[in-house]
Amino acid sequence: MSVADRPLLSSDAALDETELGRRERNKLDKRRRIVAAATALFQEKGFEDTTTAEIAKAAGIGAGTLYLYVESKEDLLVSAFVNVAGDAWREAFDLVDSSADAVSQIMTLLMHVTDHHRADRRLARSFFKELPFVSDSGRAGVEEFTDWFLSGLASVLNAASANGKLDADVPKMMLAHNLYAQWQLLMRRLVTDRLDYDDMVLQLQESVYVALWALTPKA
Amino acid sequence: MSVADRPLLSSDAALDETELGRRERNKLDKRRRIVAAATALFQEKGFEDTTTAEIAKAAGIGAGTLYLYVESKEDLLVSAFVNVAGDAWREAFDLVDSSADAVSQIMTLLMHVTDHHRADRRLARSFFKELPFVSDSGRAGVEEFTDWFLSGLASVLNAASANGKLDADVPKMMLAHNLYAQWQLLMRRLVTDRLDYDDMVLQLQESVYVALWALTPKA
Amino acid sequence: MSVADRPLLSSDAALDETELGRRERNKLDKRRRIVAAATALFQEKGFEDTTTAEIAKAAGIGAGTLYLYVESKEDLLVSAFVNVAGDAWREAFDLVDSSADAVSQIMTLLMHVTDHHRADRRLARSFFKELPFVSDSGRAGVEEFTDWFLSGLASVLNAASANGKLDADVPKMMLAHNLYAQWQLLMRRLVTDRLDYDDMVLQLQESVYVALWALTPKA
Amino acid sequence: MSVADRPLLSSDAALDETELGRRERNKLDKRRRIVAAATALFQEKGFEDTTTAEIAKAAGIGAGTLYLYVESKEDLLVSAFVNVAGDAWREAFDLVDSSADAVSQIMTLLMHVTDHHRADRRLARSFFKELPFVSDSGRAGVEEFTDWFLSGLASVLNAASANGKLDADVPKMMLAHNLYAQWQLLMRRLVTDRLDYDDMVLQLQESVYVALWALTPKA
DNA sequence: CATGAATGAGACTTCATTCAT
DNA sequence: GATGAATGAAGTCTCATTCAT
Repeated sequence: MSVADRPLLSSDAALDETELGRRERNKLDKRRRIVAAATALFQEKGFEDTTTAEIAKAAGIGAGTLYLYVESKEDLLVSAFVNVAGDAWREAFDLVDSSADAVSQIMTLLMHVTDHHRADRRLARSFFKELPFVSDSGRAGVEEFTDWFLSGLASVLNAASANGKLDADVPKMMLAHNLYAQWQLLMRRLVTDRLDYDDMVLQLQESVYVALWALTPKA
Repeated sequence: MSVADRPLLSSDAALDETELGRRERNKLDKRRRIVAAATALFQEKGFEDTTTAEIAKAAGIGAGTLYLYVESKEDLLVSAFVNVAGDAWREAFDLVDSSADAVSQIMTLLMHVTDHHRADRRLARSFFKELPFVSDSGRAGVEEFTDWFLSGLASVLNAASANGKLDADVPKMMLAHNLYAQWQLLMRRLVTDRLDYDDMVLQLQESVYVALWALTPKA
Repeated sequence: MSVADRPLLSSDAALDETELGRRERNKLDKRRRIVAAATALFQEKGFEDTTTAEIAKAAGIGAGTLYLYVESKEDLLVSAFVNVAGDAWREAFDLVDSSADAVSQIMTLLMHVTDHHRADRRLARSFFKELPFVSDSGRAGVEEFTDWFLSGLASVLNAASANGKLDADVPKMMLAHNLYAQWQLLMRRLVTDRLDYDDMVLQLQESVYVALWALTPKA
Repeated sequence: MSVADRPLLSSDAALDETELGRRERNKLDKRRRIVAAATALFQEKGFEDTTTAEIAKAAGIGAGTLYLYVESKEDLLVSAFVNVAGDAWREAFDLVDSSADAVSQIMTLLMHVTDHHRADRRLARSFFKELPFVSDSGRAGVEEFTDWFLSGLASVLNAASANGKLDADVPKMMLAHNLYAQWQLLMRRLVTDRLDYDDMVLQLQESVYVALWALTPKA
């Protein structure tokens, strides 16, 4: 099973719906509708400027009904993130060319996600600002998602290692963590306009290079 | 000039006071009193739970007067940060033993700052949550400070390189950036209780090791 | 028939169950279960902080089912009151020593109920705050109960009168009403922490004394 | 100094305004305007159905400005009460004919206040429902007021006693408390429609009579 | 320089009750 | 009889910042 084929998140996707009764399906459909409505509104107006009342109306339900399906507004941001960023990362993992060198593979990955977020600056900003500090209800979702794509990143690194593109001994999960941290710091600068896109690319390039070159077997 | 002796920040310290008239000194003193009051209150009650009115009262001035010395409440957080984190980093730079291996040197640095922040969880949380997203008035201060300690970090790395503890060719500034990103990600987990202190230490240890071991010349 | 043996309330107790079919008994049992669950929760968390959903769950029924047995949440408070306060008053009536002087008899009564309520401050507070203003569905229950214990109080006064402990001509029902009013005002102060228990006792003592001494035949 | 001439409450009335500077007068005027606006709205729409925003608008100030002069919405109810009920009680004290018998004097007093409240059923209901349970900010005001009119009531009783209309030995303050409690209980029934006005009068009459007749020296 | 009164937007979530199934 | 999903109203107070004095 390739990296991108692994199920993303048990709670929001890949449910075996044939096993569910009609009630459960309806319930799930409704949650999906709500999250979809929320995501659209967050993209349009930003997280803070979107009210839960608007989301409910857009989802065609009452204001209170929303809270039968959602714990809090933050919860909706987490779900939006899991969907949006999930798509981006899954696509990114599919793009990886395992015959390329490690730096290229990682750059392909990170730049794809970067571009995805760049198309949704507003939402991306909310993600980077709010998600690290969500309260308990949403935290699990964020962590599950983070673990998922960090594992994916580690898988890419493992594959690269197997292909002789990367040192065999380096702990791949921790290396993935480091690369993610580096990328995240630059992303935060990007979405807060402290860095323009081109500089971001250059810096990310160098940052990844610095992290990997000494770990890359020389021909 | 050693790393720690370099001037910290032009705006809040190391002003050439002989050049200043009495008026400017008074103005500066008052700002310092305000920042001191704000810092104390932020530590006590957190950034969000402290009102500018309280700060003004604690500083012995009127609510409006505050804004003659300060651009915004965020501004005060930035100044508090520059003071508090500045102390931590300066001390940390002094602790570095240039005869140790690179990993140890970096760990000494980062752990000292970590411990400093750990003593002020509340304030540290505000730093990590708010500072990356401060609006224009405070942004410059944060960036200046970040540049300062990143330069310090790079200096440590350069010295290590000069001592044969670190590969000579690696771009030190970017390596410093990477290490900082790695540390920051773990710090954010620490101050949001997603990581306990002991695990943080272990993970930071491995994270730094992964970043540096391949760059460390073998005996 | 002594005061305490008189039936309490037709609606919640003393039903001639031999006349009831199984269905009615079941219905009544279920209502009792619901009221018991509600009472326990009200004691634990207070009336306002208890939701009807919690009560339903605690009673082992669905949220909607509750309303087949109960008119409203207030209704449950009334029933809880009738049970809890009913016990207190019945016990109190049993404690009365008809050979004592009138003031002592009344004090015995009122203090017993006071102590009962004191053990359940939270619930008592809800009683005194909400019950005088319940809407129609619960009102009848409250009034029936009030009439019941006022009659009991009047009976005690009548007995005292018969024993020469109290003036024969005073309208006993109205005197009961007055004593109740006096006690209630002090109780409201007690449960809102405007009066501590010891002061309450002293004031009630004097209040009752003032109401009765001129009506007490001198030896 | 007669009962009715004593200053009502230091905080809301009878301030020696010649001693106040313009700023203080303005501040006080504004509070008065706010309380007046609130009182009018409470009378019109009831306490609960009046929003603080409406009050602010009616007073010609911003929503937040309200809270520079008032601690809470409850606070406004307390002030409205002190004004409205204060007027009623002061007038009532003036109506007392000290040559009448004690029962008549008390009835004159209580009926005057009763009638006053009856003209403002809605507001009176809020008074009786909310005031006994106001939180700390308003509590002091209510207690100060209660003490004031209880003292007035006691003064009336003392005067009656001096005029030979009432037993000399009975503790007047406690008797006042008892009479107030009796009246209050009936008032609560009146404003909750459990008692119509005529019955209220009759019951109050008997209630007062029961409380006083044995204390009234026989000719 | 200093003041402090004035502003006003802002929005989440809860929960008793109903009624279609 | 039993269920539980759906409803939707409701509304206080805070506080950073400004600006007339």
